Amino acid sequence: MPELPEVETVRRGLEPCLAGARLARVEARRPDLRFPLPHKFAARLTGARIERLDRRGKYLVAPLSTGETLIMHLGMTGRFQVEGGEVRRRPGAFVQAAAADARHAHLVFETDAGALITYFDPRRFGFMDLVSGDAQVTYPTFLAMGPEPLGNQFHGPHLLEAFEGRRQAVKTLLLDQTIVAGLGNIYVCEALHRARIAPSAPAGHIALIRLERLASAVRGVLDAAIEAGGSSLRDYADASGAMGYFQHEFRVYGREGEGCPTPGCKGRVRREVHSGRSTFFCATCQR
DNA sequence: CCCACGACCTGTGGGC
DNA sequence: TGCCCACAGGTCGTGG
Repeated sequence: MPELPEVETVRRGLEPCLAGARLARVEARRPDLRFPLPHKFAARLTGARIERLDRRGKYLVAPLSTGETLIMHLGMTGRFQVEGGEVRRRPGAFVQAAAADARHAHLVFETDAGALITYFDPRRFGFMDLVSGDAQVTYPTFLAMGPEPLGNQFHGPHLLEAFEGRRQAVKTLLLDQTIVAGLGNIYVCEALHRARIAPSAPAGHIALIRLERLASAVRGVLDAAIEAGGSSLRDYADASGAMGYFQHEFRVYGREGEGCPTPGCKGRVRREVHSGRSTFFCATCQR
């Protein structure tokens, strides 16, 4: 799924055609994604103006002129395709993603400017919600969520406090959205490698100086990934169909057996499966 | 509290 | 070429 950099890339791709636009037509082509769509979903959206397109962790958040807020999560395979309207594409940056399968075109949004935004999600792990008021300060999921990793509330001391007394593997806790928002399997592996911390290290035993390094590594890898337009794995593409290219800059993810990229390190990238999820790391330089 | 695992759902890639 | 299995970015719930 899209982790934070991919969701941010999608947000930036959708913002020009959604923010400030009025939804002239909304079509739900099935009653549910991961969960049932909100009651009268299409009717409540039709005619509303989208005031902004924000992001919180891996969620897209769209406050509406009706006083409600549209909340969207892309799950593992959710993506938007934009056609028509005032879609801007950077010259040379456009690579057509694999043709989207119409069977998985679950939602269609049409703006008053004529942009057609289609939500595809083959696995349907994505979901949408529509709630009253300012979700950023009322939606329970957001209230429980940890700080934005690119914001100024995320730093070594935050991790020290969040990890205090906890013996779970640091990798597990970094995936916990209530500790820090937006990280997923890929960027956790990449950040731990950059910080030279073993994924299995008991979180509560890591010294502050190493947690400072970890926080910096998280910011560094997310910044670089956003700069690259996110990562394109399998069928993921940004809102205009352009492919991100950060996957070519992964240092460990998907690189089992390759030499460790840390300068001077003679180790090899290993892959281990814990709780059904792959962890990629170098046992030589990550301690 | 911790942890492993299964469930949700579909597609794809690799091995044979 | 065809088949089958392992595996995939996330989250949630259960049971030990």
